[in-house]
Amino acid sequence: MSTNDNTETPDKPTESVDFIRSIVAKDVASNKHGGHVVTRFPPEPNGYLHIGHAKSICLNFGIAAENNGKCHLRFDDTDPTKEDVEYVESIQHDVKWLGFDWGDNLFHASDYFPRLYDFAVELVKKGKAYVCDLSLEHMRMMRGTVKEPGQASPNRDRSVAENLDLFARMRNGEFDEGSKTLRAKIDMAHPNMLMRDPPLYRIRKTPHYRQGDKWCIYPMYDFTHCLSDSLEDITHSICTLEFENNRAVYDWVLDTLETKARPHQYEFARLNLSHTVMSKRKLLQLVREGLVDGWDDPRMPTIAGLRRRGVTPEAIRTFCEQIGVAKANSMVDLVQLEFSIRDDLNRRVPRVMAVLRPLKVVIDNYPAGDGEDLEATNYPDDPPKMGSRKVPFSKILYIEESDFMEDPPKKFFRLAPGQEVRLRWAYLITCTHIVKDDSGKVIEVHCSYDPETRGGNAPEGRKVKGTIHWVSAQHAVDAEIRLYDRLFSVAKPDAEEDFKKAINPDSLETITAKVERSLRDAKPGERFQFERQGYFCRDSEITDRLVFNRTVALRDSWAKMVKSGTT
RNA sequence: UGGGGCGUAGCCAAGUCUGGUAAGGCACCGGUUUUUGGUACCGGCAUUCCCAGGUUCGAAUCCUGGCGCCCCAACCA
Repeated sequence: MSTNDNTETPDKPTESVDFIRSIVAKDVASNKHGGHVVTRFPPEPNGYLHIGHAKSICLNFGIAAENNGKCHLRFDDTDPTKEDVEYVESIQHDVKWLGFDWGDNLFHASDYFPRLYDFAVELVKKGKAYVCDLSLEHMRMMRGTVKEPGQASPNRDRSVAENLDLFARMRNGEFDEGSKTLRAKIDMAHPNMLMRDPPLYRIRKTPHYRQGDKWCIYPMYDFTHCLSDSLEDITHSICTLEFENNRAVYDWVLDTLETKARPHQYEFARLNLSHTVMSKRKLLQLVREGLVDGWDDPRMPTIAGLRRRGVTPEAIRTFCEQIGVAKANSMVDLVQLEFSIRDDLNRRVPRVMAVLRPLKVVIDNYPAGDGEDLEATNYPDDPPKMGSRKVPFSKILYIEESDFMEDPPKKFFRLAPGQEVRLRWAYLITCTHIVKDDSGKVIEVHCSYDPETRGGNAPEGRKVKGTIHWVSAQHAVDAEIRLYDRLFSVAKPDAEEDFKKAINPDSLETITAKVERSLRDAKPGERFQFERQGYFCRDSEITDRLVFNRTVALRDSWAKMVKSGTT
């Protein structure tokens, strides 16, 4: 038997990585692309980023960082009818806020328009692209169906010279919108519909938010994306599953143009989260129809919404790591996100006391007057970490309505007639009697306190099972509290006939609470744990009064017991 | 017999190429600690991998045949 310490390599299980990281690792090991790794996050600036994008951002920037590579931020801005600077600004802000840095690598597909045009001319010269006169409807008719081959365009065999001339004139604005397109010449009978001579350029007499009216023809996704990747020396072009069919076009363009850099596309399953919607169209609808308060409504799955709600970038990043990257369509339960949020906030925010639904408590044997200041620890699990504060105590207090029951079940450890409870950081009190109003509602709870228990310390041998939070009535300040809950009451709003009918009517409840004095100085965006309630964040937009947003509630095993009837 | 993908626990997800006897996380259920019914910690939770055959000493992994779900017929990305 050896007495040596653990110098042998422990038999720890190897960290499993996702299939994309495996491919990247293999490529680095085999020195493909010279051992370099360059990825990119390519949003179209036509909407706000949401947590689904965060998954892609974490993947792309993460892989680059892990391999000493780079990740470009590239705006895929080739449709002037939908894009806007408002979106490019919000996207940059959100990516930065999430904690990622693209350095000098900020690009716009629209900056490649001249080079893309040259590539298109080259394709024409190779006899691999042609100008087509078919209308949108006509082209659709001739494309065939998934089971039947398509028909060739009457213009498919135009001469190179004529195509060159026509394409140049398209660029010069000589033709009407929709009257002509430049199409790849691939195979009208190809089983992959996307390979049936896909349009590469269309005429759009719309100014571009960045290029102004320099162009009246715009390249399409299938032509732009692969070439942009190649131009930027991207090594691994990572996108979502719905682009799997596009990979054939991606490869065709790069191979027939014989570009120097040869990136490859890999697809993973996009994030679906329960109890919310993620499509830009539906999100936009919620905003436009006033069903939510804007893109940054704390109920929205947008990065802006999560931020305003009080979620940290770290929580979003660990969430994205936890859910993994694979190819199976799946739906992640919202509780998984909530876990990541709590797990992060638990370790980093100070605890304070706030009474959401106040019930008056009178300590009959406590002297009237200004009371006294008591010491409260900001972070009980590691007191030195966040220090402590003074909280004022006096004869009249507020406690949570739910912390008192006149006729409690056996396992109710809070306040009840004759029952003793600890006031957090203060004293042990015992309920002596109660006062009701005409309707029979309890409006005042009278208690006696034990002066020997200052600070909440129970004397030797005395067991107090319950500890509740409180605020001093004369010192507490009013605050508006917004209690947010899931936006939809069903797990899959997308599966509903009308997703808007599935909106949770209780997704927002606004109340006025009594919060401890120290919260007067909370800064916009500052986060706290309201003890025994949840994590809250002072609203960053409304600052003329105290408004707190509930980020997420604490786990509540008492509520669980009540619900399951085990009390 | 259009093509391209996917199917492992209530939810994510390793493992599949290179058969050796089902990682991890969330949720859930017990227990310990606790001045938050929070946190932390400990333990439990798939005799079985969509189904049916086959190969093999041995199959989630290989073979054959089914079934189910997703994507593709925008001059969107």
